[in-house]
Amino acid sequence: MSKNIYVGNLPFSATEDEVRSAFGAYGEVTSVKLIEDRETGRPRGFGFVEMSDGGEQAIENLDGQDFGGRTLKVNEARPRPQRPRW
DNA sequence: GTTGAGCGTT
Repeated sequence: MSKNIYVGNLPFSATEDEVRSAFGAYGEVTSVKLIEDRETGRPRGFGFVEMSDGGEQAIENLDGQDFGGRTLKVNEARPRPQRPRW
């Protein structure tokens, strides 16, 4: 099974590697993506984690936990809107 | 400081 996870309220100082190791404690992390503003390059303070398993446990254990000085908000990601190809 | 971006495409 796999799960796509939203991670919000991240400290701007957080890095993909830190997020990966945090989630990696509960399952296999497939990919980590921290979102930043495409036009300004400014961090948006949230990201996404894909896990092949253990995703629900990671959500339970990491949601509301302190991470780098901020209280994490973790839940299953919403479906991403499809943008027109051309 | 809160729900992606990228790629000539599924």
